[in-house]
Amino acid sequence: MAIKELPVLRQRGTCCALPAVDEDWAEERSGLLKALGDPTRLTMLAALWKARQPICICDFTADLELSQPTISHHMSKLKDAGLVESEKDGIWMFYRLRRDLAPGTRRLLAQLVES
Amino acid sequence: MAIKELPVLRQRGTCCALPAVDEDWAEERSGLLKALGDPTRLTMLAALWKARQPICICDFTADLELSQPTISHHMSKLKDAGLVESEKDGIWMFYRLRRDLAPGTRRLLAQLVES
DNA sequence: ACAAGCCATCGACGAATGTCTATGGGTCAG
DNA sequence: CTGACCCATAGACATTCGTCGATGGCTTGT
Repeated sequence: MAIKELPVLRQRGTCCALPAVDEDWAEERSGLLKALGDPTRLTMLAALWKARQPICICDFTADLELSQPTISHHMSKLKDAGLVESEKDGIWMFYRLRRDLAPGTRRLLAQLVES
Repeated sequence: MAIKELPVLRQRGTCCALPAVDEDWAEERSGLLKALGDPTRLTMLAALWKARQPICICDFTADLELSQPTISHHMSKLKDAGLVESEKDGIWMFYRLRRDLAPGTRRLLAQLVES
């Protein structure tokens, strides 16, 4: 009892060759991009990039028109994403770009800020 | 009735000089990054980047473990972000990287995919 | 010691996001 | 014409996100 073959055409996933994309790479990279996918956070990171030195978070609170907890919250996300590091000085909290950023990440940020 | 001056120190926004960041730039760029801030969309975009030719969306539906409407939804977001363009061929819908991407955006994607 | 300022955390709340099922319009082989 | 397949849209739903006000711990000038 020969079974009739299904038609080869018009089946799912038979059109093109799909280039392989590493799953872990996508997971990790999309996390970084998500951290930067907010105007406030992107502004903060760009400022830190340009400053090339630690910046007091109180300046962001003064400049950006958002409440202090919101600024703190956004900065926490940048920290969780591994982009910035912090240091306390008296009553002030200073943030700066992480000095041990992976070279690929650093190049990505350079390209981003100058785009 | 002379009013006592407030102390100058310990006020908001008096610590550092905050580098200026263009507001429109942040708004536009963060939109792009948000579009790429999802593992599925980043995978799709990386595949399109590597393929250097149109890919049928049915291939994504077959490869990624998500429903067909979800894949379609993600691709729409990439299109709304101005990253991809589409072309219909018979019953298939082909997507490709936009050919008129801004050079800065193209360099950013190159740096991203190779990071 | 006290008051004032900086900051992170908590709890709350509306908006946005990612996912699914259901549906319907297009296209083509038989 | 009919059935099968591709695809986008609509509606629903749980989760995440961005924002705020309230609170409390530090630090410091007086």
